[in-house]
Amino acid sequence: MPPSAARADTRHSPRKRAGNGAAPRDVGDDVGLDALVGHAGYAVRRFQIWIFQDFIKTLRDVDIRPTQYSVLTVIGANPGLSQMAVAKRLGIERARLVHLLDSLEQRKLVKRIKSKEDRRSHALHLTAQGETALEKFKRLAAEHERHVEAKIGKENRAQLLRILSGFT
Amino acid sequence: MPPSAARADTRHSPRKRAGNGAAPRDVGDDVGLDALVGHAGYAVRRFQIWIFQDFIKTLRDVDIRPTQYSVLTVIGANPGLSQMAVAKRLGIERARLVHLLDSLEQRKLVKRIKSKEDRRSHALHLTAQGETALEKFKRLAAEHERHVEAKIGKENRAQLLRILSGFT
DNA sequence: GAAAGATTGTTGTTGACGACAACAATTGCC
DNA sequence: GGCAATTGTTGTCGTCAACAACAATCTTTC
Repeated sequence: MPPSAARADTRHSPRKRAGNGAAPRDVGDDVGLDALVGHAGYAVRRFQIWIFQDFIKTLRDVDIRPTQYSVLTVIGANPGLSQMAVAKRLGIERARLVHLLDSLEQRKLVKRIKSKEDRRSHALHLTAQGETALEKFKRLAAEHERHVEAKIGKENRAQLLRILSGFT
Repeated sequence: MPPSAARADTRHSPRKRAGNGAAPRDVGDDVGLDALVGHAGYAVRRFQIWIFQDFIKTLRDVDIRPTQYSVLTVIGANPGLSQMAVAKRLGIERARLVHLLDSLEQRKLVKRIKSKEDRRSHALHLTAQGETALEKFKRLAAEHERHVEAKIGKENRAQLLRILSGFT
């Protein structure tokens, strides 16, 4: 990752060394991003890649990825939710949630209980093992969050959460 | 997307209606996120999904996705770059860039020129058609950026760019 | 109460994407 | 001159979003 490479380059005309066209220039890191700086999407994408990689690395021992963590957290806080409700709340495809739950159920962290009221749906619950495991996951996730603070600054992280609070 | 659903829920104990376990609760949208609020990664992920969807929608007529736009922009601003240099600068796999360039070259937007100096590498350039097309792409991308401003606020967007400037 | 329509979980496909591994051609190093 | 490294390419694997189709089950409507 290029944490602090050359930025602030908004020229529209090609740069030095444009010449004819048979000379590949890549020595050094003075490659301008042009219009890319100033695009929120680009910065957010790069940041998201970094943040996910750190999350995965920090929770490597317990083998939990961000999406799995979000599913477990929501079920833990709202026992009895249906799959559709979880999918809608987290903004993931219900088709994808099926596989996620298959995996989590195999690992004895979650159980699907057939509902008596609506026999189409399943009521989702954490197992006892899942409860204690989630506690550990949360501690590790908090550690990851401290990495984020160290990376962008405590105050900036708080500000970022405030700005994006409408998307959660 | 749940733009302004119930937030600020940091309880650790299960919520109302926990009961035994055969009742699926998903009526209404009072599903708490628990520890998920307070995780920058979750908010950033949701925001990134929104922002990419808007970008794709805004540039639908010209059929350009964010990654393609970033590649074209960097080549346009740095003619003659090698594939390796572009990949490194944008943080994408060089293997993936191959397919991206295949597509862009088929559409006559980019051309690979065999380098005389280093016969392993290609010097990347925009075609004349690619230059004019990129102009249009940039106008549409600017329109997308205004959507972002409308969504999170002009000042917040600027602040966000400032916070994440280290990742570009 | 029965038919028509909607919802839930499931399976499958498609395509974008990141991560790796292997390979031939070429370059740089010693 | 020979060996390691680099560049572009091809391929595989797993994650992920977006759809489409389906059976079982509600819900609505007549």
